[in-house]
Amino acid sequence: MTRVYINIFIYMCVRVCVCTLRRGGGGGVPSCPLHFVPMKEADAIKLFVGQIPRNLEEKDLKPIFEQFGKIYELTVIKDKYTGMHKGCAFLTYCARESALKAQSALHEQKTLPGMNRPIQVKPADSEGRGEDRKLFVGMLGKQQSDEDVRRLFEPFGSIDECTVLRGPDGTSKGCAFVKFQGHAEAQAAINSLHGSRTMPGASSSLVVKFADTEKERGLRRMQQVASQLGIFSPMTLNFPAYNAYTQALVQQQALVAQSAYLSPVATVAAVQMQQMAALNANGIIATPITPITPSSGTNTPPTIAATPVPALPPPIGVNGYSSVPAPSNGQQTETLYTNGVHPYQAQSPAAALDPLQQAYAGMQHYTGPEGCNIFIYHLPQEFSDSEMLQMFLPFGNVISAKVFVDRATNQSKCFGFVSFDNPASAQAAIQAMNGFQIGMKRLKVQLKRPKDANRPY
DNA sequence: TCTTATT
Repeated sequence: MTRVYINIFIYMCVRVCVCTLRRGGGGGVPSCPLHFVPMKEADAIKLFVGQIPRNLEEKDLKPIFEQFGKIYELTVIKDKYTGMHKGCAFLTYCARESALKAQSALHEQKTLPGMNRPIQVKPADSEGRGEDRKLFVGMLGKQQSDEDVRRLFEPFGSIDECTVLRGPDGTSKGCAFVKFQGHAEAQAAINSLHGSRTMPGASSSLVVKFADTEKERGLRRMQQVASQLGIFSPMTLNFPAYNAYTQALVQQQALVAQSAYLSPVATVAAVQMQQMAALNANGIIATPITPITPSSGTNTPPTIAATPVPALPPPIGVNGYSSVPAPSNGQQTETLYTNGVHPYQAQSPAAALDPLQQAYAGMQHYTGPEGCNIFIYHLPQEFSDSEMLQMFLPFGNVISAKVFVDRATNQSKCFGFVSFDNPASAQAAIQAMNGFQIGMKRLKVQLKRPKDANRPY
């Protein structure tokens, strides 16, 4: 009996040991003395590691960092909902000294294969104070280098980081980030430098202010997504129907993570809009949402008509649409966060779609079973199939989205039809979108009349 | 004129 207990005890010790070491990045620790559990020093530093190729996991990264000391924990950062590798990681060494060594040896010092920028190794945001010591500097001359900027700010205190922002071609964007060691130093720089002079080639005087907070940056990105989706106008956000739409997006987002049917773009958009809703509710949104003009401005016009349409979906089964294939979107997922913009998004609203959905949208109006088709009236004049499709994607699998167009003028008639693969999605869409305000109009969204319905006249 | 990411 006693022997049994001893065995259990030993077994549990082994389990504890294994689990603890796993924190070091998915196992791979060769020896595991029973009594040894990795500990970190009380003053250990958690490091943020950036510019990691997305195909590298903990086990691949471990060798790079192990040379500076024993690793306590190494975690690749992944998206909460999609599990997608975010191209960065957290790294904690057992010893503070190892972290300092790794930072000075690696930070900005080498570039991992496939990356355009050097690896980043620095204390994680959670370690230090917030961003109250980081300045945004605008209206710099295009010729000014990191060093020029540093010289300008040096008199006000010790500078941790100083970077001129550059485009892909290396030309300066005329602005920079300068991080001081303390808030007071940063404030002093603002007081002395903001508006104090005009740099050669700049259109107005020097701007020196605290950089956007994390929240402000998130907002900026969400506004971009919202405008790329082409469904928001400045008025929309203040209208109650917005909440209904957001609600649907939030619900959808949970499904989306598993269904793999919607495009990654839709997934991300749903998540971001949830966050936007939260910010909105907290009264954080101060700047107006950028007005959108889908299919116009600098965007390439929708390209659906020009897109080769792959084979039609399988024939309709007795219960409606059967076995619609899931899109293969692995590659898109990998590149989704590149520059924060999906490559499709960067081109045009229409191109933001999953290829399968593009194909569907390019098809002839494809009517689903009764109860699955909705009629939409009072669409904005500039909405085409793709904008309407994007608007209804959050409610389910869209089989078809067709805006009716005047043959003579090629202008939208401001109404269209969307078909889902099930009646519940259609109902959800009606629920959320009927009365939804876009610009000065409100959508009318209802079930499509069955084809054989009797009309009184 | 607000980066390339911060569980």
